[in-house]
Amino acid sequence: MSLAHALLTSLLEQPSSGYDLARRFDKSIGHFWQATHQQIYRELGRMEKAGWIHSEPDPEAGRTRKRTYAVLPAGRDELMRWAAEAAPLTELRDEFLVRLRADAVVGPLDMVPECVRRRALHADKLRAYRAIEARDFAPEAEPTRRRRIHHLILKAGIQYEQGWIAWYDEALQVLAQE
Amino acid sequence: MSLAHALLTSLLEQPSSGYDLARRFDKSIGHFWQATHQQIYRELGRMEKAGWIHSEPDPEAGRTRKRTYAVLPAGRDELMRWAAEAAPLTELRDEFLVRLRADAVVGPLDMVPECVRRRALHADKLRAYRAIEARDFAPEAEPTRRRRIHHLILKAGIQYEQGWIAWYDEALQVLAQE
DNA sequence: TCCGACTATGCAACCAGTTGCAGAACTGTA
DNA sequence: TACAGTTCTGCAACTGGTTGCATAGTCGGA
Repeated sequence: MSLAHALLTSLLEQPSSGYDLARRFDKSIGHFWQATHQQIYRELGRMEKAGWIHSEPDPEAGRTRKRTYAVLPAGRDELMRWAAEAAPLTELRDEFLVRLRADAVVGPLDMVPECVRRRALHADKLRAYRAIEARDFAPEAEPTRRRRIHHLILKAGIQYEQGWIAWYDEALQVLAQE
Repeated sequence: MSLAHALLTSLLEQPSSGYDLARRFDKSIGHFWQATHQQIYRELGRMEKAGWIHSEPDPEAGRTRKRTYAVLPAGRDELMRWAAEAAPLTELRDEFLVRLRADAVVGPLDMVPECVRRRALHADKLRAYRAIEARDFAPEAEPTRRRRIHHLILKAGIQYEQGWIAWYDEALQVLAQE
């Protein structure tokens, strides 16, 4: 049940509507825990039933159905309880590696263009992360605890993308030997 | 539908029973695409219905229900078709990072022991991969195309684990600043 | 000969995530 | 004022993965 807890975290950082949450999510926690808006709405409903959050019509919403969600004490407690739990190790799970292994048996199918494409996508992500880093974690800014942790999390993403870029470079070398 | 194709690959490498497949899977493709035996049996059933594979009672099975599965030409064609397709990028999806971000809001909850534990698990995996590398990809062995690709895939795992180990080392440093 | 461990297969229920679609209000513009 | 595009919410159906359990045969040892 990571999504519920990811949403709790995000709502604690700032109470917001489902839609805003979905968009903000994409730009923060979404970098390492993706969710569609459907999932988010469904989960918000469950969380409200569980008494973790509370919603009311957005005061600035006019006649729209927009609602603002905020975390209740029970939700905060639940988040603390959950965060302290041990999490299962995230294992490598990569469809492209399955395809590459298939290529080793039934190929060669020329995986080079796909490697090039994927390397570029990882490079895009890395660039985006670097931009966030430059903007939000400039060395002269005061490093509060929260900032240090957010930076650390961002570095996980940077490390992940860099690893793949390096690997695709090697893959291209290996696949070129033909 | 990666699992079906992962199984086709594995069955092409060697026809086998569901049970053997499940065990072999754990030691090869399972390193980057996990599946339980339930999933494997269900998928084998579907694949047989689709005409991709064919099964018959294992000749050495005696009175057990053991069946051996082998790939049919249609299955091989399907695998080739699929392997050449573009795959969506595998995004970072890590529950621990969600917990860490929760800790930044409601903490500190002392994530150090969990970091230590996770670092050790990654180190275990890395050691296992290194052992496979030393055993199967010794530099003096003749590097066929298939071997080169299998080695490349293994290196993806090595790179992945190394990346996390380095990151957890940094995380421990950051979390110690308190 | 009984028992526990292991091999081998499978059903049923459940949960999380995905896809496709749609309704309703608001905003800008032709 | 009519329309297109965007914001915001949500239902329904489906797929893939997980969990718990059931069954049935084999093998070795107390």
